[in-house]
Amino acid sequence: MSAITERRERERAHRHQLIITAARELAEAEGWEAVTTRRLAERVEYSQPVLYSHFNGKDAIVSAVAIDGFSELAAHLRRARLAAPEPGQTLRAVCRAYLEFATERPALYQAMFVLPTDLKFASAQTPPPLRAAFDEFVSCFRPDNDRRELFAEFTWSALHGMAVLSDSGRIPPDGQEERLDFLVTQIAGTPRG
Amino acid sequence: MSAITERRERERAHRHQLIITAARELAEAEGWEAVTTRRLAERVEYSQPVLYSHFNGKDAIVSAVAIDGFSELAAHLRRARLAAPEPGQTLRAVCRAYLEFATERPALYQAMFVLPTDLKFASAQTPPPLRAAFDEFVSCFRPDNDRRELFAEFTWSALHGMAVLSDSGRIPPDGQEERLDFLVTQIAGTPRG
DNA sequence: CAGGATGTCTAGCGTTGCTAGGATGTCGCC
DNA sequence: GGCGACATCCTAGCAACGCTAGACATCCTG
Repeated sequence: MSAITERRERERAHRHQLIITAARELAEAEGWEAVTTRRLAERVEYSQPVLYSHFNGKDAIVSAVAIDGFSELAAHLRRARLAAPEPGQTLRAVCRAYLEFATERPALYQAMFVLPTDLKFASAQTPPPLRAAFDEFVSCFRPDNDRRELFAEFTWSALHGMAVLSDSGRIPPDGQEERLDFLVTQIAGTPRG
Repeated sequence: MSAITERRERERAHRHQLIITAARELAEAEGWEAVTTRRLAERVEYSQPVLYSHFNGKDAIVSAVAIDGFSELAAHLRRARLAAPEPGQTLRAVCRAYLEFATERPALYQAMFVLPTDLKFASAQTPPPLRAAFDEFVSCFRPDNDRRELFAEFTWSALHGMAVLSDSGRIPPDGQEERLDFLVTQIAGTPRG
């Protein structure tokens, strides 16, 4: 492979990421309904069809944003977990970090969990970043707990429900801290929790 | 008011409901992305503009379906609660009924909780059926529990998270019963739960 | 029976996601 | 260096979307 085609592939990869970040910024600024292929193309200063030379369609772009989001979420949770003052506080710290993430980046969170997406979950093709984020929850529980996965699934589900119902105003958003406290004390009171 | 205009209003109300049920059936059969104003108009055997003489727009139709759904959900939960064999089993029965509802009517559930909607929640204009459904959860806890609302909000959040993550395949759907059991035993172990 | 209000439809606007086909530019080969 | 082959990109357009203006028909009222 010549150096020229190498440069081209570099540029192409760069543009690939440019599209993803542009979509994300646009969504975070004006919501996903404002992210149209035309506006996105204009933003990256190319015509519409180049988007389709990088992605199979709009859904694929959203999925790419979501995968980036999973990486960030995993890192965010990991940071919170390691920064927890004492072992008994890790679960609370990670849960709080999760809700923080959801409320501070609502559009990104939507791409990851609400919008229709091409991603395959709970299968062999599960994106590693998603698995990494999930494992942060698993790590909150003691290794000798043979139901760690169940604990993590449940915790995640509860947090997701709280995040999305609160974001859409279906439960009062200001009660979030109280509900978080409830969740953590419930689970902490469990053997090997 | 003349008898004629009365008949007209009756017919109009009938058609109003016809639109709602048609939208719901179409969504349940082929998903909400298949519910377009054109197909809906064709289905009720009127032209498109009549839809707009009944509703402010497509979102308003979805909202109307959602409100019907809340009524059904409230009735469904109520039935389960009253049919519970003993007081200690009511929470489990209601939670199971909730998950049943979500998995058996996924499109209806989406209209109620996922799709963009005109509805105002947690405010004075909260639709009574939604409040009724929520109250079914509250009724699962003892009246002397001064944190019943919190308990109910949390339970609902957890169930919603489980329902939606399972439906989208983000957590394994076959672990649902186990997670339900986990939720119920966690909360039941609480004082005045 | 005429006049006006009511109800409904045809037709079309602007926007959406997506794609075909031509124009432009770049590369490797003789 | 010139030329065919190839890759890249854009203009233009398609079908379908939500929604609406304005014409047509229909029916009640005076």
